[in-house]
Amino acid sequence: MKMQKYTYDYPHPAVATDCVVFGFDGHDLKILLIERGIEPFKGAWALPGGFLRMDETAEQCAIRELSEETGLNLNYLKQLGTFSDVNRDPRERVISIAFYALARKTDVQGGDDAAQAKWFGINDVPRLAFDHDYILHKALEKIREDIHFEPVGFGLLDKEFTMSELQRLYEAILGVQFDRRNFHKKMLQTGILEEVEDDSPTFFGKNSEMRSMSIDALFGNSAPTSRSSYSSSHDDDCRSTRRWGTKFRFNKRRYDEFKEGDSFRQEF
Amino acid sequence: MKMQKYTYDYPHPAVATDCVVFGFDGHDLKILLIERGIEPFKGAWALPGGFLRMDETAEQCAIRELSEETGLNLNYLKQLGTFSDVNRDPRERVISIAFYALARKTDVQGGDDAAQAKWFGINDVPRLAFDHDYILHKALEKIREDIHFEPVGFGLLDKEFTMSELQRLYEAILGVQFDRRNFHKKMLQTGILEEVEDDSPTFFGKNSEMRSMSIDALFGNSAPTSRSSYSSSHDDDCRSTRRWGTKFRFNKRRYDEFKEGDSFRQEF
DNA sequence: GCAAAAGTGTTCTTCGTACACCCATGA
DNA sequence: TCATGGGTGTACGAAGAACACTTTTGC
Repeated sequence: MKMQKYTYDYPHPAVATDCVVFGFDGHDLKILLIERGIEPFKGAWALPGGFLRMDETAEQCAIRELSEETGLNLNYLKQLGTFSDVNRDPRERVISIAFYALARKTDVQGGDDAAQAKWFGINDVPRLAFDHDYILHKALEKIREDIHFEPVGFGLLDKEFTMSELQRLYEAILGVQFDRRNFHKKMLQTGILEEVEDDSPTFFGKNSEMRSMSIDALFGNSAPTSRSSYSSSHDDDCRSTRRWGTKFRFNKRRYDEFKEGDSFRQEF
Repeated sequence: MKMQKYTYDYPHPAVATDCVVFGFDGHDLKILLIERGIEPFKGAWALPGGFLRMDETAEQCAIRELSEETGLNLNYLKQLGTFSDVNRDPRERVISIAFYALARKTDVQGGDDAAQAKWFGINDVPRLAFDHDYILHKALEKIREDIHFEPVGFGLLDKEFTMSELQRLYEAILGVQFDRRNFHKKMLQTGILEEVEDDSPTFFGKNSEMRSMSIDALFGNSAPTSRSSYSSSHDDDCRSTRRWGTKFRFNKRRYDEFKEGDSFRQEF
């Protein structure tokens, strides 16, 4: 079967996809890399990706390769650009359609069994194979732009999250610090967040399955950060009376209203 | 030579580029289309574009095809996305890397000799071949976003332009109306415009070669607009004493300072 | 002279930003 | 009890939006 050849009247480049998978461990923005097992760049780290099949779109290809190489099943992919330098692959002419994707901790939990896949803090990324350094650079640029106008952040957090988690995420992505009160105010007045009412004592287990699991240590290779003492408390204590740790969730309906509405460019 | 064949172990899709060329006639946003001379979609209008050669990047390919098919030599191209639906081309699997480009009237003047190339008002675009309707739709979406943060508009006007021309361009692209005074003020306070001093009587011909040529009728197929009585005065009158029709130009240095500066997302 | 476009400033409102205190929790 | 993080409101300044009249030109 492998002996079959494919012949064309004109030369065709090979077409591949690559995917920059972002994650967030509560402190740092992470990306997922795989270690190459074959030449070229054997042993080097690279973005997950692979060659396009004839019966799938680029996005389907990226999703499939991601699943095969890292065990991650994601569906929020965003195209980021196509890279077509003539010599970007030493084997043959390969153009690569690049995406970025957002992984929740719960996604990671599901299938981080790919032995050669590893999370790296965004500041601890090694030299990558091919032009993947450049692709990563572009992905960072793009997510930093997108986050102002699209609900990028919510793809990286659990369905319910605290305002502080959201703020830390924004700070990690943008590399800046925000004033807590102003951040809180601005996020609320966009209207795309809704508060999760936690004080309703109706059913004892109402929101229990939605409560975020402990924040740290789900990303296996969390780079040593300055503050490693972040709350590793179990969640099964003190549920009923606290209005501490208010949780929010993304209100997709409201967001869609914004997007369709007159106000093009609603900013987050 | 044509008999030579190219053979691969795995199937390769064909790779093409397509280009959405925007123009502006003073009233309406235009795009440049070509009439297909061969099947498939023979006789239909389509975006200029063609197949990628093995020794050129996607951008180089788009520039080359544009020149070959329309006579236009442009260099501001912006990648807009790659379209990879499995059946987007009935001949074989073709993925297309799409760009948009900005044409000045002076660019058009240079080489609009391609018989089958024609400008269409953005509201008078016919049904296009392949998935080019969709690509055009995406290009419009993108330029409408980009114009707020990048000097898109200045690629569509002559080097020197009046504030009203700039405003009409923004209104044509965004499909909204602005208050003249607020638009003027906002544009100036971004700092990316510099006023062209027209009142200096030092050299009689100082700016004469830079004066924009008459505004209308350079785009051959200007759709009939509501107000067809737009100033078609020749420019060679009343030069010396008027402070009417103040011209501005884009200040690239200032713009670059913005981009590098702290203020990510400077808005226009 | 009349219609249409260009030029210009002020007011009000909205949004962004800077800033300080109290409470709850866990060590 | 102490250190840390979470929650909240106000005051000032900048930017955006609304708004009218005068001058010039072409007809």
